[in-house]
Amino acid sequence: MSAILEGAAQVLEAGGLAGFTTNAVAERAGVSIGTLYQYFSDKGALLHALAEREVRVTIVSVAKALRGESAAPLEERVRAVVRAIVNAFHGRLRARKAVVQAVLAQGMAIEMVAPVAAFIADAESSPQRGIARLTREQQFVLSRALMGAIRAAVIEEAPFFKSRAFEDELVRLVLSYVGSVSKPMTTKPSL
Amino acid sequence: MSAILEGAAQVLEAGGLAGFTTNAVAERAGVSIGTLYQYFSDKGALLHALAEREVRVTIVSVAKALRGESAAPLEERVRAVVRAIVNAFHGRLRARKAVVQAVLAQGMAIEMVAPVAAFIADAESSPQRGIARLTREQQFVLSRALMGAIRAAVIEEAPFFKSRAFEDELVRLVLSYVGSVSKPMTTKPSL
Amino acid sequence: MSAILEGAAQVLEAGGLAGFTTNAVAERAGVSIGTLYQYFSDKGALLHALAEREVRVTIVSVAKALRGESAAPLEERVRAVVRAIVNAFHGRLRARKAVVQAVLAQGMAIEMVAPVAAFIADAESSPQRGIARLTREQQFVLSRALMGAIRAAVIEEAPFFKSRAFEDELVRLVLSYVGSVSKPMTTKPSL
Amino acid sequence: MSAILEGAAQVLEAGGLAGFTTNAVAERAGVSIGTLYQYFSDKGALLHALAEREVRVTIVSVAKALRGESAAPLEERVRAVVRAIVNAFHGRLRARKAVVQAVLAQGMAIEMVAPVAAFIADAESSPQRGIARLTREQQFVLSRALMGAIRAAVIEEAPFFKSRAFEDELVRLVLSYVGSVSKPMTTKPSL
DNA sequence: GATGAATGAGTGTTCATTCAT
DNA sequence: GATGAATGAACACTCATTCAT
Repeated sequence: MSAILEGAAQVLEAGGLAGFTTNAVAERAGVSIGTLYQYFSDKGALLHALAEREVRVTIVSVAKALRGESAAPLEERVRAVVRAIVNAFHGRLRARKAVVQAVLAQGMAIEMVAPVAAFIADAESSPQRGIARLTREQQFVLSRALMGAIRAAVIEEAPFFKSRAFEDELVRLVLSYVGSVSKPMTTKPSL
Repeated sequence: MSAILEGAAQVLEAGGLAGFTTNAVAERAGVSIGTLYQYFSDKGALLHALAEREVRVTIVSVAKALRGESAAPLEERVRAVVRAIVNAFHGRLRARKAVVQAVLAQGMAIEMVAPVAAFIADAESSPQRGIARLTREQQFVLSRALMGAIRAAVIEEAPFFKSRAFEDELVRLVLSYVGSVSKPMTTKPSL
Repeated sequence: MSAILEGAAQVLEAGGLAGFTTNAVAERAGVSIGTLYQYFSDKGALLHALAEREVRVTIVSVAKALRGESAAPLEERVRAVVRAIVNAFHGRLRARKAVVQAVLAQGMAIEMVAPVAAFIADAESSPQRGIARLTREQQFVLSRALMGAIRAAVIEEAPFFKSRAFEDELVRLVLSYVGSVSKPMTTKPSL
Repeated sequence: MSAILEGAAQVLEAGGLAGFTTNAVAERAGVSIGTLYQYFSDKGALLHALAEREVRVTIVSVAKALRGESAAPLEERVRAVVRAIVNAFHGRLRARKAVVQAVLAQGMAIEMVAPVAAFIADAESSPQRGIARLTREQQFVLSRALMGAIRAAVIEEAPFFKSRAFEDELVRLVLSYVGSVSKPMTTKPSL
């Protein structure tokens, strides 16, 4: 089963969504097409499982990063999270890209992106440390903005993806937004 | 030719990416499949042209919004831009969603999203008004973060998509980030 | 289209229902599989059309037989009908058998058999000539009994299928039943 | 083994021929697919055995009906037989229908229908009671006509299947035919 | 330039059957 | 004798694309 998932990841890595056929996956995984269908009811189910696996990796590494910095100041913690996400996307760039695209091409975007986003948003808005709890809209905007910037860098294959400058700006994005929420804006956004 | 594009948009709106077949587009457009291929070498070319058309709409409406507020304070101008983009996505939600997904499913993401993003980033960082010019990374992060949040709202069909609260947060995202760039951060982001 | 139907008949003739695949039919008909699907939405539709064609042949020949004997005494007319049906099944025995089985294997038995049966029952119960109109149940029993006997002879490949003796008994079956309806039974069937 | 047959009957009842897969039967029967193949060499063998079982039920109930009425007048005995057959088909209608279709879809029609038919024909033509022995063709026509009418009622799901009127007509079919054999026809059928 | 019938490679999926445990 | 994971040939069906008219 994990052999099939691994095969799926490799096929995705090699040929993108276009080459992602159940037969190709089975062959790459070294199992018969029948076996593949004994474990995954559907091509969609396979894609779903693959995405879930990738998402889990990200969540786990973010959680680990946070655990290691639980006592650090806000900026340190944000940076740890940002770095964890960026690194999670680092490893198999093409496969990641394909999974992201595949997930989006289906209707499963919500369920897949949501966990990571929720995790981040939640972690950021912990009431401790004087940060105001974020509203639903704020959680949404913050998490999707951060993920959107990273996702774009992956898909557009930005040359500065692993640069410090890029990481800095992601951190700035989060910090400035969170900071703006706790303090009233110069001009009130919703007059 | 524009009849074909309009047909394509309608098919996309009606059946999503799955129902988007060249035959369906030709039928909806009221031309033969042969004629379609006389104007578009490829299914991909059709999709590309469709995406280009949609992007152009967005750019135009953003430009118009800026022109109308050229003398207004920063916040007003940002809000105008945000509102223009959100509205551009508003009209044919399903079609938009499909175009976004389709564009991503291909490798054409960069060329398509880039123009809008560049436009926004550029408009924001105009040296007038005391705002520091944004670095390449800052332009990237800001534009992709904003687009990412809006795109996510479209794809996830967020219920608050057209709400004032959501708009406010998008505005806050941009303003707080831009503000943070001009003033030094509490803790320097790039030590 | 008729080439495809002819191919379908030949495939059915050659390999029975088991060998009746859409690909085999297309190949035998000398068209591509795509073309087949341009004319028949479904494997079932193809089978249905084939059955319809065969049924039409039977109906036409029965009608012709009746027209030729419209002034003859009852027995002559019954014999003409019986002979027409038997002959209709005679031509391509195996194909017929296969069609019959195929039709039965699907749920389309009713629509297919019904026309022939109705035609026979109707012809038999014409009020002229002193024959009482048959009730719904009587029409059903008479037509299905006759068809059942013929069908069985086809499927079981009865050696006497084209014999005069067999024809005689089919005629007897119809005449004795029709005769029994007009005269009260010795012992009343439904006391 | 009988558990498997029972499972097979249930699967057939539930899903018709389409859902009749060896795996489904094994599961329903509560045995592994391997065990099923230890008892039945083939899917065909399973179907064959199932049909045989169903046929046996019919034969047994017909025999029982005849035994109980051995001294009764002809009509009573015919009615008893007809009722026995109709009732045999009554119980598990869908399963019956499927078995009938399945059996026909294979080439096993003869062996399966023959026993019942032979039994009936034989019972009817017993020389006792002044009924002339039926010829081979007459046995064939009478038994297949009766079975054909009942079979059609099952497959076409005739609403009057369990009605007295239908039973009456079946009885009439048999009696009028048998009566016609002993007495010369008005016009000789085989001139 | 327009047409649309024809194409056929390719896809997802099923299911009877095997055999090592 | 029982198991059930694995097999893979086979199938129905789709759809981008071509080209003779």
